[in-house]
Amino acid sequence: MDFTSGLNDRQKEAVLHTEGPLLVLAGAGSGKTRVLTHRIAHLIENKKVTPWSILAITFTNKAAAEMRERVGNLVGENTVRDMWISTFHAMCVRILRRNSEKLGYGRYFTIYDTADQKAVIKEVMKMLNLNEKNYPVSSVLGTISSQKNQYITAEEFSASAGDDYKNKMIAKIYAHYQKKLRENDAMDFDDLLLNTCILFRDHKDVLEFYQDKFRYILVDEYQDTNGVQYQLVQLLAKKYKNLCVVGDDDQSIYGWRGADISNILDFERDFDNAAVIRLEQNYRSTQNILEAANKVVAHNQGRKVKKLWTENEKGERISILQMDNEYREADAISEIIVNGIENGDYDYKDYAILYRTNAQSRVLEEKMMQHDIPYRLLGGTRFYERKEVKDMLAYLRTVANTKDDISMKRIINIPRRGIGASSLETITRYANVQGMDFYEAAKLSKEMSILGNGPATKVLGFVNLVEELKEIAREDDVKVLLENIIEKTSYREYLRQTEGEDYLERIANIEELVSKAASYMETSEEPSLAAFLEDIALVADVDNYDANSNSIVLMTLHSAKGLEFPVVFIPGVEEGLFPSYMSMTEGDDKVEEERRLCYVGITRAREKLYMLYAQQRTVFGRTQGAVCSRFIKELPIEVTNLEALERKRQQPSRPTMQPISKGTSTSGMTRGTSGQTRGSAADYFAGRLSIPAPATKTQKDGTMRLNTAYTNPLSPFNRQKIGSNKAEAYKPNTGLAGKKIENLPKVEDTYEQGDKIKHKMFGTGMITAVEHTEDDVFVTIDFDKGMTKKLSARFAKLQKM
DNA sequence: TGAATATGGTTTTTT
DNA sequence: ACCATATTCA
Repeated sequence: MDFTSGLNDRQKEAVLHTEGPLLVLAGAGSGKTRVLTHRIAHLIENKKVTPWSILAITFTNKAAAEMRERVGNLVGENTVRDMWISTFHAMCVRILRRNSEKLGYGRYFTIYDTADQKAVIKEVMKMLNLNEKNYPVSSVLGTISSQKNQYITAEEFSASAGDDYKNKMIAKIYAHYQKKLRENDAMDFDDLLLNTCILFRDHKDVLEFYQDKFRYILVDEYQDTNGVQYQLVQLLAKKYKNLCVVGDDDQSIYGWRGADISNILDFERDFDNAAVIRLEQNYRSTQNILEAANKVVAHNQGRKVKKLWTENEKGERISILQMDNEYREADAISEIIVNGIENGDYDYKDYAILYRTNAQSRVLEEKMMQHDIPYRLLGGTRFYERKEVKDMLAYLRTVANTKDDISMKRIINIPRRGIGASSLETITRYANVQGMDFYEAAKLSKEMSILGNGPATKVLGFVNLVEELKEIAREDDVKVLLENIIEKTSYREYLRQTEGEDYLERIANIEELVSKAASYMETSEEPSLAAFLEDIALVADVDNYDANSNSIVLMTLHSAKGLEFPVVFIPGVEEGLFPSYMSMTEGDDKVEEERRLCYVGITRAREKLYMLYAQQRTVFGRTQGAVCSRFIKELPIEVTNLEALERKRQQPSRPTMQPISKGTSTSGMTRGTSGQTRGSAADYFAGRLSIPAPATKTQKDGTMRLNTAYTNPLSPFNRQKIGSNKAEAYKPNTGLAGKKIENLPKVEDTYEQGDKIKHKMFGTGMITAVEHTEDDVFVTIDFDKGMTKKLSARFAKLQKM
């Protein structure tokens, strides 16, 4: 059978080149999934490769499911069933479940998520008497994780730390952390990969088994593999070298998670006879969109130079919209969507809003609701991270594995059973001294008089509950077990008492968990409690994205990788937000990763792309000025809506210009008068690195007007701001104007020139100018520390002295 | 032990 | 602004 019809020459080559190492450099939208699926079909049908000797690794479970379906369509469902198509993590769990005892773990080891990891770190730090101020849990965890991702053990890390005291201590925490996980019969995400590597290293027979099994290996999104994943691939492919990796260095966006872009850049070095095929024809986007993406990413150094091209039409221009604040930004998006629907141009499901941070979703969500736009939100507080769901899962994990004391300690006093912190500590100490599990010690709390009579009785009550539940788990399925947990603990009642008005929503959440358990029982081939917990631990939000439901979708740019939409909005394209402040202070390579993220975002769009930025944004509850991102300035003006605007500006009748106070085309965060170009995180969050925002247009009735974009960030004049706004990049129609912005603080004090004031961050100063607008006062202050600032009295929380 | 209050960190992205 | 933790008080 011919699986190459309808493919271009390069694609055909990639499908047919089955033996030996192959690197496919697949640009965005170049049809790589098609190549991968057809290649697998070709292997099976024409090369007579048995399905069980094929391993295909994808980045998400959803991508795996999709690939499975598409291959199934080509070769039949029965055939595809024997293939391993999964994520690295799922693959490793599958291998470890059969071999974990060789490593000293139980068969039903628990998988710890980030919250569990933090709980372990905290316990360890408490034991070592380290304080969280000097060793913030999340950064300790980050360091440990990054070591693990590079295949560096605690001892090695300690050795490499040299005189670095802090790293020495972190290495110590790392060692204890691993010990603790082992005692709890638990692995974190990194361990799943790491332990599989160790298994292969120490048990050659196991490695050989899998090497022989997987004669043909395919790895998608190779640019996002980390050190350990790289090791795994090398080990598995070493024997037969039939390895096909597919990736795009321009789409490497997981460096912060340990992904190493050099894995793809060095592939040819790793395999000296590697074939390289480039897929550069894009079938997804318009010329304009592609041109924008190409130009932006061309600002990066150290990439394999390539240029995507397309036969698609030029398409519409990219719209750059400047709005007053995040509310206006969300309004503009809503309005464009509503118009598109009313005109019959698009369906809801054609729209996606892709943002840099989850925190941006709240306002967007609010506005979608307000405008009656059906939406789905991916990410944010995930379902499985909700407190009530985590409680239920902790019960399940406790039942599955009583060594998991992190889970047990979470629920031992939920609902309240009168078991307090001191009782827990006493039991823990006893357990440590005796070298037994927490649970074993708890069982003995009465007979060994570990606790007083009262507390011991309560602890035994909990032990009995766990034993009862274990009995149920032996005889019944997960759903029944879960229902029993809810009943026996009166968990609904507990929620009603402890939660506020939204307790019904929380009850609904645990009920959803029950129905997830029910559907798991129906669909799973070999259902078990451990497998259910494993499923839950490894799903990503994007796995639940359903492209068929007719609603717009909101998600982070990271989650959007691999997806495409007719219309894409990217809000918040501002310095400090995108690129993120963190990346800006950490160096050029970090900013390059942000730029790649921008490239990913742009290339998600098929027909229409909107990039928005606001002049004011509330960060950490503090409103501050924002400036247009460098990424917008890197766009070629001729593919955007701003070209017309620019022509208009250059006509002689243009309004007078005033220099805006600060900001340069690259950083926009010059610091006061101190002359520093880079500030600290504290500076940033204190608003010290921001540009005082212009007053929002406010009308007589105290409401705010929806301002339109009127400056052209791509203009050579872009360091200056026009005094009045005539040009129109985006013209709102009625309906939204006059809408009151909620939650704005009031100005209670009156300010006059010469007043002495105090600002929380800047210290004391004197007012040199006062400007009144309809519902706010802008005061210019000479601070005693030497800087001059223009601040909104409404937001600045000034104190008169 | 638990409720009420104060404090402080958080927001970059996720398997 | 929000949430989680720490501290204080009953």
